Amino acid sequence: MPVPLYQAKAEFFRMLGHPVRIRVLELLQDGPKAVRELLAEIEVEPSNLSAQLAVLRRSGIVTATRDGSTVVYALAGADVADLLKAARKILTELLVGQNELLAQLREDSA
Amino acid sequence: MPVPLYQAKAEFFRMLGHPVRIRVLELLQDGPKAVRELLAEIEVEPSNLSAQLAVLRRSGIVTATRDGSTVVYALAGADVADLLKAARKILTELLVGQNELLAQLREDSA
DNA sequence: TGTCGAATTGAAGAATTCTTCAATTCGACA
DNA sequence: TGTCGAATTGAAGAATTCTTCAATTCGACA
Repeated sequence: MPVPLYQAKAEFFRMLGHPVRIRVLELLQDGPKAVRELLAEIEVEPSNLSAQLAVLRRSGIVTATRDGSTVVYALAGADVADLLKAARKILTELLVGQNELLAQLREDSA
Repeated sequence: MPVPLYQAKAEFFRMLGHPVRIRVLELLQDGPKAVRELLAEIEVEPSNLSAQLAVLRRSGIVTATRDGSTVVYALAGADVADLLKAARKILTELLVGQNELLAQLREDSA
C-alpha cells in the first residue's frame, strides 16, 4: 500500500511547518553545525530543539553524526535552498497583498 | 509587533501541509476551477473541502469569486508551480533515500 | 415571495502536534 | 570504574488542527 503522492507531499510540508525547524534548515545552509551552535542561535530549550531535530531527522532532510561529545547536523544533500527561495518568493507576494489590504482598510476608516 | 519572518515561513508551510490543500493547489495550476469541479476530483466531504479552501483563502494563496450559484477558485497569481517543483525535487531525493534504507534492511535480514 | 442547489459556517469531539520535565544514553576524561 | 557535559527520549498535559454534523447564506429561478 504505497502512500499517495499528495499525502507524502503534505507530510513533507508539515515537516517544514515549525519556526524552529525552519531556522535550523536555514542555519544548516551555511554548512554543518553542532547542536550547541544551533542552541546558541535559536531561542529554545535543549529538549525542545532535540525534538524538532528528531522530526527533521526522521524525514531524512538532515543527517546527524556524532563527533566526540557533540552531535553535528547537516543537510542531507537535498537542495533546500531552492525550496526556501521559492517559498520566500510566494510569501513576499502574500505579505505584500496583506499590506495592500491593510492600507485599504485604513483608507475606508479615514 | 511584526511577526518574525521564520514564523511567517512556518505558517506558510503549515498552510501547505494537508493532502486536500495540496491537491487543490495542483488542480488550480491548470486554471480556475469551480468548487463542484474540485469536489468531483477530490474524495472529500463538501464541508471538509470548504474548510480546507477557507484555510487557503485566509493565507491569500487563492482567491474565490462567485459566479452565479457556484464559486470559482483560482491561484492568486503567486508562482506556486516553482514551489511545488522544488518540493517535488527534494521529496524525490528523500523517498529514494528511504528506499535505499529499505533495501539495506532487506539485505541485512537475508 | 418561496424553494432549490451550491457552498460556507459554527460547534464539538477526535486526532495530532508542541512543550516541558525528569530520566537516560553516550563518549570524554580523570 | 566513576563522573561530567552534551544530547536524546518518554511521558503527560496544553495547544492546535481535523473531521463531521446541523444550520445558514446566497443567488437562481419559478
